[in-house]
Amino acid sequence: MRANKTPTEQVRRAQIVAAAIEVIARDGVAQASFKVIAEQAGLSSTGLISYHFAGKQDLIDEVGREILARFTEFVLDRTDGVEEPTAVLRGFIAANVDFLRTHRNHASTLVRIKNDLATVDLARSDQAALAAVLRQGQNSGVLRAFDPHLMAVFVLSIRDGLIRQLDLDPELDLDAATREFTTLVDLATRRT
Amino acid sequence: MRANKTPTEQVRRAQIVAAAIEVIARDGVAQASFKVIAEQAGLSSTGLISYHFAGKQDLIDEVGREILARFTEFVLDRTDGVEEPTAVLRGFIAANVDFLRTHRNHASTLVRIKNDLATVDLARSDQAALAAVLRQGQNSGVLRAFDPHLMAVFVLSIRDGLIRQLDLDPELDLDAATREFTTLVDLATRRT
Amino acid sequence: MRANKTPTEQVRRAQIVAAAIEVIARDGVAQASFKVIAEQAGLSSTGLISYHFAGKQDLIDEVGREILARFTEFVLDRTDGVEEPTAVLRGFIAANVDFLRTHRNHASTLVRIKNDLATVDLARSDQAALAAVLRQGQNSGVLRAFDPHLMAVFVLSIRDGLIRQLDLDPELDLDAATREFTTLVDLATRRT
Amino acid sequence: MRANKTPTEQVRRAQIVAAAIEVIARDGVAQASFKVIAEQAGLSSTGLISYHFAGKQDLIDEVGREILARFTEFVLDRTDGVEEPTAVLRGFIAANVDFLRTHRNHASTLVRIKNDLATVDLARSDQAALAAVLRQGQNSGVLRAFDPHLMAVFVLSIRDGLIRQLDLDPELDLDAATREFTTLVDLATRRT
DNA sequence: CATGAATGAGGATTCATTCAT
DNA sequence: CATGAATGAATCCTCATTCAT
Repeated sequence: MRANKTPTEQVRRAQIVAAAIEVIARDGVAQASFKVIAEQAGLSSTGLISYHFAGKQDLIDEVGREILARFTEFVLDRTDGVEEPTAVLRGFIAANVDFLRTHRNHASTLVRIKNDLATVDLARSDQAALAAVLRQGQNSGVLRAFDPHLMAVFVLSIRDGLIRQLDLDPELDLDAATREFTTLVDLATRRT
Repeated sequence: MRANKTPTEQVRRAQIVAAAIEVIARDGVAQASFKVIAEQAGLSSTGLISYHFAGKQDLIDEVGREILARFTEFVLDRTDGVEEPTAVLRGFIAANVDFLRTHRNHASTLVRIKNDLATVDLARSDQAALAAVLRQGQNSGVLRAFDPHLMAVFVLSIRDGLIRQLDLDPELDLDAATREFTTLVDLATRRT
Repeated sequence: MRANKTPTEQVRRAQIVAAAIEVIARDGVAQASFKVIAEQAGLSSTGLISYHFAGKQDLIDEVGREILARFTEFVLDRTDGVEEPTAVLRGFIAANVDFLRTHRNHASTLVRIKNDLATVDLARSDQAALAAVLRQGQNSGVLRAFDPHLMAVFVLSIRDGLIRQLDLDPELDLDAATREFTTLVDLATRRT
Repeated sequence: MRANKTPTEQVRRAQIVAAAIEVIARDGVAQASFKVIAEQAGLSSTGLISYHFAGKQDLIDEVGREILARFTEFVLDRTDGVEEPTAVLRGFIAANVDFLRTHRNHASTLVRIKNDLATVDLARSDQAALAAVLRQGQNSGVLRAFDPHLMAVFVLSIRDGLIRQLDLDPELDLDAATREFTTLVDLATRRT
């Protein structure tokens, strides 16, 4: 509709997105009706959601965009300045697991809506970024030869699987998981 | 209600389950209404689904049970008789990828409903079986020390991630993916 | 359909009617679906009910007929041979309350389906019989002048109200209720 | 949800309740589907009923509450200011019968839904109020000794029976019925 | 912008009934 | 006669969306 969003609009959208993340993490996508999201957000009407979003798909997409933005920002913060490729890789994994720890709802919601995202490109950008890191490691000679994109898919699949496993088993030892995860990627990628 | 199902009942349930698998693989869980499933199955009314299943959850669970049964059977067929642990592992991965190839709808539906299954135990039995294989490899000395259950979670996460990736990118080279997947697991698990 | 019922047919109908009485007394008319009644009767199919009854209304009517027949028979047994009008009246009330005691399900079901009976005449025959007794009492001079039919309606209303009250309050003292009921009718009808 | 209802909400609820009363009085509880009630109320869809009521039971309960409120108000208007217990009693009966006359649908609906009311307490409050009047009459010495609560049950049962009889026989002479009813209660309760 | 009432399509499920075996 | 599978209309209810205020 409108190209530019007013500040109020942005605040409202953010508020609704935050509520949606909570609800989806707690109850699942199927139960995340506008009614429940509005209640979670403390809104008095579901109409307000429809007013600020073009439709349910738009809201879901915004939720995905928001989570991926925070996720990316979080990971970049943790790996910024690191040069050595294997260190970047280890930092990447550690940052990913740390994000689950500190933003469990975001993480849980992300894997739950991945199938429903209209803009698949968002998810792909993740893969592309990691693939670039891997390729760089190969070029610098510390990583062995493999398909960087496929390896990125594998690594991110493990991360997502970890999030799902954490939903099933909240008692999971994340420190141990991080170590095993790091070791696995190290062994699987480094030049022997 | 009844402990034993009549043959007619079994056939109808199987027919409905098959239709549900098609629909979920094609349109997603959210779009898999009784109406669409009934049409896919060529049934005269949605009432027939309710007649044969206690509810939607019951149908979803049966779908999960059916897919996992076929999946397990398929993988066991391919790995039966193999003794050497690393060979079992390679066979396991190859069989898993082959299943995606030959039963893409089953695979796609499985990852889509995993979150919705009431009986999570089904999914867990997968993990337990693979963990047992890994533990055996450790005991026989060919695999290095790691947490077998966590490693099973990782391996199966990659498999599931591959299924999702295949939904996003149907042109994915599965042969190459199998090779990379096998190499990754080999490097990550074998004793150096 | 058929004019004459075979013995088997009669037995089946009676069995279904008995089950319906149990279900309606326990769960109410609204919950008395063919499915529940069939389960209560130990039948394997609701089709059997449809086979033996022209429709749900037919079943309800048969239930009403059956209960009223037993009720009438029960009351007549207890008042047979009594001549003196006030004694008949007292016996009538005592018999009615005794019926509640010994056939609570029948009684409860009767008041629950009264609104739904197609053949209202059944309920009316009750009123007519009691009105006749009252008229006889007036003719013999022991009862005062009043509209016999209205008085019959009143007395039977109290009886039905007692059944409903018993459903609400199972601890109700029926002996005390019988005494109060008898006294009320005595005072209200006898010639001063 | 909300503690206070908006005026619009109150109006709509009242409109739906009024329609439900009409439908139940005309067709019975079993036929009173949301569809029929919505048509009676001139609503565009049954969804509007669900929007304003938590469920069918909520609507039924509101119907009961509404009728009893009007009934109580009506009777209190007619007996207010009367002191002498027997006069109160006569006034109570007259007011009850007058209510049937002027609010036949309300009365008819009330007896039809009495079994279905979730909040039985509503019906009981009626009994308690009448029992209090009777007890007062006993204390002042004009009424004989009897169980006030049981007598209240009896009197209200007659009233309800009268409503049912009026449904069966619309030609019933209500004036005569009032006289007989009043006489009965007078004879049954006064000290001799 | 926000509200909440209204809309109507679509959801799963229950129902009495029919019918082939 | 009995069975149980099938039918399809009808049930209540939820949903995202619209709109007047």
